[in-house]
Amino acid sequence: MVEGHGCHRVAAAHRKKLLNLVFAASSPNGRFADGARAIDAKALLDVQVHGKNLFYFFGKARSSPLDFTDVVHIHFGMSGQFRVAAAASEPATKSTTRLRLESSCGTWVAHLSAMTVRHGGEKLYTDAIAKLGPDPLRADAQPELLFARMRKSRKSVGLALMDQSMVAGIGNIYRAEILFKAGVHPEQKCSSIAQPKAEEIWRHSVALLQRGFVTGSILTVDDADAAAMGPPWTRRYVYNHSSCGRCGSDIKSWAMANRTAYACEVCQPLLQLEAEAGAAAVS
DNA sequence: CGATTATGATTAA
DNA sequence: TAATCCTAATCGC
Repeated sequence: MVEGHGCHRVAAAHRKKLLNLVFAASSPNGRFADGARAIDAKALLDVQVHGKNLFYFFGKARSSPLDFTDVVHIHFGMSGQFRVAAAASEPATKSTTRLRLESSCGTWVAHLSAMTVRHGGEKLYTDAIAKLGPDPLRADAQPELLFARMRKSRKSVGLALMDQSMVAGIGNIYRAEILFKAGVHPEQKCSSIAQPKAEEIWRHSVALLQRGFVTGSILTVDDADAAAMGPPWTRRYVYNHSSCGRCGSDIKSWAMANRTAYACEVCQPLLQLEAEAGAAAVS
């Protein structure tokens, strides 16, 4: 659920079932009481996703999505949930259930547990998305923004892909697999990555996240490779592996800013810039 | 069955 | 750096 593809799946499911319905809203555990009161008896007019952030727009029933009056910003964190059930088979709320929605038609109930649940107006939305980089799963994504930020950054590309202000929606598994597919070492400095390689990283991001969106799980191995690999290592190339799914070499794993990074240093050699190599030789 | 870990990120110290 | 908030799978006992 946690990386961007899972958030887009939740949004797609909720759009299909819940859009334009009016809800009774409450906060079973009391931790979203004000927000629930604000959206009570309003209609869900739109759902937008940017990376791992969900935005639910509420307003007057039968009004345009642009005429929303309330926004609920949700970030699941590691293990949040926003589940819809038929009202007849509603599960019990939990101590973590911050929001309960019940459709006025009596058909659906939804329970939300999440790391972040905030209520506000349009500014909540615009401020939040202003801090996020392009989302490979959004049709309006502008990868040029990522490329420009990479050129300017002194960070490694492994840290950059996890930085939601550079690119939104990639998490630790996709970081490992995208960089593997691009043949780029996570410790490679952004500034040492040529434009065509940056574009390749973006293309892999789009393709892999789309595949995750369609299938509902993070599958990154090409069919041809999967046949050669054989079970059980047919889902990913390097993430949580001890040997490379393509060449069999040992996988190196280490911590990058408190998250475990993975790389096959045969398939993803760490390249030194000529300038750096020269400086190293001199010193 | 409790402890640990994980696909996350902000806030406080 | 540590604490915190979400859930579920896994592991050691």
